[in-house]
Amino acid sequence: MHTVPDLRAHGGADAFLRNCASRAVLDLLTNKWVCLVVGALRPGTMRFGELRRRLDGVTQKMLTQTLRDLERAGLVHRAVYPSVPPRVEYSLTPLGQNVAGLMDAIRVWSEEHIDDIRTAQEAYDTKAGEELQPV
Amino acid sequence: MHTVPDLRAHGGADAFLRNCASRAVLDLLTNKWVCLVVGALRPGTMRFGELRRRLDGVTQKMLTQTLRDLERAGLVHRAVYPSVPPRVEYSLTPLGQNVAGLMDAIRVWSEEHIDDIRTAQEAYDTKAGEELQPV
DNA sequence: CGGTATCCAACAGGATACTG
DNA sequence: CAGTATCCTGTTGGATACCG
Repeated sequence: MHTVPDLRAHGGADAFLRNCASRAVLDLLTNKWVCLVVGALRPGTMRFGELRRRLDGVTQKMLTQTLRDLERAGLVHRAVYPSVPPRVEYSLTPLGQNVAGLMDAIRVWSEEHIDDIRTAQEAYDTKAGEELQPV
Repeated sequence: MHTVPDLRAHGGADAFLRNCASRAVLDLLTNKWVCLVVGALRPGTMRFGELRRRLDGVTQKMLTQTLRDLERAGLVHRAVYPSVPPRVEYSLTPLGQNVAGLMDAIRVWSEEHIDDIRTAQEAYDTKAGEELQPV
């Protein structure tokens, strides 16, 4: 009763705390494939095969798993049309659209700052090697 | 010559492509601990021990590794004061501050949408169980 | 086409012990 | 205090095969 654990602006949620539910949400969002799937769906509905081709390097398993996680979290809607061959379309829910701006921003930031990062990494690696042989 | 691979606003970088360097940057940023470390450092400099206490549940190993990755990428500055006992202070570089708003936004979004996510997940799990026993 | 199931290698990441 | 080193386990994630 003596230590109310640091209530915040929103209902007491704090992702810095290990057992706070928001930590799990953060864990869901901070994922490469989640970011790319949401980014890909932002312009509109896509089929499974379209997504697989768009997300270069994704395996069927990872794409399925990512889409299930997002569907379960209510960020993505899955529509099945029982035609032959089967047709499955994925789209963002309102909640998914709500976070899509953020996901897109991260991807765009990554694309825009490649050179900054690479330059810094090369400098770091060079310096690490040099201080072993000062002369 | 017929298919220039979709140049974008910035210099042709496209995180949807497997071998694009921006994919690696995206991989660095989409990480729970990265998000929390950058968020923790946003208000100002912190010592290693302070960070460890702030990021509830982080192990020494993961925190060290995360800080090294961020330092190497040029997002975090590491200052060592050779006193006894040693004092090491971490702070955001300008580049780190540049991305910190984004990282913070993700964490805050996670904290603000816990209920939406949990409600959706419970509905999903309930529905999955029901369709095995319709009657 | 859009999955599911299975196997397996690799790596992430936790616990512990030790060091300048 | 701020690490590094080592060990070990669990999960990630790739490859492959099969199904409705």
